Amino acid sequence: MEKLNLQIKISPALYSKDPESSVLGQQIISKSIEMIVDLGFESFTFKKLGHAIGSNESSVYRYFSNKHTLLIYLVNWYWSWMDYRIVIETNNRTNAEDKIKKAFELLVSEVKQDSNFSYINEIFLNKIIITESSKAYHNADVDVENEKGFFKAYKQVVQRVSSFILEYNPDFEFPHMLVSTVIEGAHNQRFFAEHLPALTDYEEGQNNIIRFYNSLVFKTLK
Amino acid sequence: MEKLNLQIKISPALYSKDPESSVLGQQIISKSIEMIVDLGFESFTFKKLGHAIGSNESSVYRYFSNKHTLLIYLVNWYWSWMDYRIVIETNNRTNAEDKIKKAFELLVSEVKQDSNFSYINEIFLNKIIITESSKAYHNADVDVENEKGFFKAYKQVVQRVSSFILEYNPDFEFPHMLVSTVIEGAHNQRFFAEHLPALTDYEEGQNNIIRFYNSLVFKTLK
DNA sequence: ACTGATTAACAGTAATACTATTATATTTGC
DNA sequence: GCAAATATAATAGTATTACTGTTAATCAGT
Repeated sequence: MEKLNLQIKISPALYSKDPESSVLGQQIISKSIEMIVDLGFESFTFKKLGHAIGSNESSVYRYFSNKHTLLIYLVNWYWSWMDYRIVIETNNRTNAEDKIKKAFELLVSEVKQDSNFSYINEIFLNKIIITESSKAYHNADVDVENEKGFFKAYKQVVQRVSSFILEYNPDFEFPHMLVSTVIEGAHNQRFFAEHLPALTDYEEGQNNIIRFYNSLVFKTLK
Repeated sequence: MEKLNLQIKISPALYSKDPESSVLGQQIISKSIEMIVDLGFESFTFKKLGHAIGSNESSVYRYFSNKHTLLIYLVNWYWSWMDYRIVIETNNRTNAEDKIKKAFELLVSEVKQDSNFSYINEIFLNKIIITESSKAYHNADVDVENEKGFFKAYKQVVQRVSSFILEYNPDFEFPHMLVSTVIEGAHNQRFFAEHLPALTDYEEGQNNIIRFYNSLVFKTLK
């Protein structure tokens, strides 16, 4: 299939200089994704990143004011991308149950590479979401950052899927809770499967995570 | 009611010197709980803690080798305490549904002070669990720390409630997923209610979180 | 009063998360 | 094609953190 001419738009509040606007900026994004997966967010530094792309710490600072903002940039990119995928997969469906199924399939399944966005590795980005994204909001500045719109993309996904749920069952009282529970839950289960298996029931090749949440969603909505 | 003579036992792997064994150690625990709630885990340091209890940074280091281990100590204390409460509340019940209800009530509700453990503020500790506990395992050393038993208490709670679930419905395939989804989910909802309300459906005084998870659990188990 | 253990005070180190300055490229506007 | 503007690289420097190590003072038990 032909590549689409698409670009995920990220709020300028999240960067000092737009990383899409230069090769260096794009390298910052793609290398930081790799390095955060490899090292973990805590051990990742702008100094190491600058060095890894044959550039300088101070040059990275011209794009992002600190590594926390870079993380939020990546998280926003991921959720904007996810939202776009939910939209194209549900757009022509009229049946609310199908829309919900499709949306949760995208949210709960393992992520595959999307060739439309060349310098971003969505598989790695999904790992970052699973392991590091809670650090984006579990911090002392959440409220201020929320006001600045730092979590808008995530909220938009939750809102969109919640609206499918209300289409399906207009009397359901807790659509947002259900959506956020499933999204965060599925990420947790993937993390537990790899690191704390006693907390989950994952089995290779059994699709347990998808089966569990699919059944949970529709039983809850009945 | 008379206070019970109880002490939560914490694995010695989690401290260098047992904080229960001295007044200073107890001050370290109770003040650190306060300060982590106040400052957030990132801004909390042993230097500030030492100063706040009229003692010294290096004295704190004699009890805990770093602030991450102290967090794990607190998280373990919390889950051991929760496990003990689940046991006393379910012990004499024979009906599995009742046990599940009771256990989830304890896990999902807001926490109240327990006068049996004098120098630990369980209400604050619950706030730490909600906001900071995912940092205990979302880090590069999870696997090593898991091997050392750092997450044992949490796993034990999940295991205990999972066993109630299997009593109630022996054919249910995903008890651990259900339990960990509800525990983490409920904590998330409380955090969202306070900081990111668009992600939840919390309403003051409506018990929505408890009602949602209660209904989710029993519908899922049917 | 003496011994041993505990704690306080202080100094010091390596790393981090930046800021600031200057020098050198590269781009662009005319 | 050249000057001006802009982007990047290199370097230095600062405050803070997360420790380690040493010594001195205090306290508890015999």
